[in-house]
Amino acid sequence: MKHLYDFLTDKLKKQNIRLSSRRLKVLEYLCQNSNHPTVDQIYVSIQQKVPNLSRTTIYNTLHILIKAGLVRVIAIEDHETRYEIVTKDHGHFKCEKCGTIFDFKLDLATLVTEELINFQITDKNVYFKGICPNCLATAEDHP
Amino acid sequence: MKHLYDFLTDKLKKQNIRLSSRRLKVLEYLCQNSNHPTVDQIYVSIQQKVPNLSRTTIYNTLHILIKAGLVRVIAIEDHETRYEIVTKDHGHFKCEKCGTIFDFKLDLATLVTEELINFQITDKNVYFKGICPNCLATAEDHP
DNA sequence: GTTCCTGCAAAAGCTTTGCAGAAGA
DNA sequence: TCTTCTGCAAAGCTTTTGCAGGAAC
Repeated sequence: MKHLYDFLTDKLKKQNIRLSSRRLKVLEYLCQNSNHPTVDQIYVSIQQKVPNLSRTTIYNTLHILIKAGLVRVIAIEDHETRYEIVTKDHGHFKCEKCGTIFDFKLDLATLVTEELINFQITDKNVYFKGICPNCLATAEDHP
Repeated sequence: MKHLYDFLTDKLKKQNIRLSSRRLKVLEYLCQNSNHPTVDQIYVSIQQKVPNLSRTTIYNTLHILIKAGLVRVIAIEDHETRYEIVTKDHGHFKCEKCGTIFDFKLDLATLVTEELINFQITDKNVYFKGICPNCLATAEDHP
């Protein structure tokens, strides 16, 4: 985790983005928690250590990190914006029972179609929904 | 278009969902406009013919149609919920310049991964973003 | 007569905006 | 010092909720 965090702060420095304490906290949270958090989850966690933290700061920071190419939005569900550190190709699976979002490997380069040959594609997202193994097992126990 | 509309109203009848005038208008709009509309676009269009229409009714109707399996949500962008009639496998491409959403053919059945072998997958979404050919051409004219 | 729709108004969430004071370079 | 961040309060949007009147069956 240490490596990723350092790599990211370097990236910010190169873009002349100030490494303020709040921004580093947000970055740290995202590096340590691969749970695709909402703004509120980030806020609640950091707010425990930084008493008079504002949600506005979380929003600001996320927007800056997105613009800098370090963070991406997961819009798997309407009205539930989530965020994650930009990493290599993967898809997202959301369990509709427990709400957990799982990553799964996926080679997005193979996802091509002749129809889009004249389009400039900058971003690819794959979202699946269903029931995860844990919830499936629970459903069997209590049918 | 006539065939799709009839097929859908039949589906509602079979589920004992009343075919009220507002619901039929929403269904008609979605069948005739494959532009992946927002709630507001649907509202504004129908409201021209039905003066004291309420946004609440559009929301209610869409929720009913989603539950009945006739309509699906497109959550390609956070805070911009869009809707479409459920049709065969396809992906969505959103142009970040003009905002248009394009459909493209895609065989979702081939989108599988060993990692999810124990998951029950009920829904697959593929969202691309970038610039559409029209906007690319315009950018060349005015660089 | 009973059930279900519809529209209105209000409330609830989430996100953005404007600004003054604080912190960082 | 000068620039940029931060937190607060308020505003803006979208969506949901509660309810009374009305339409459909």
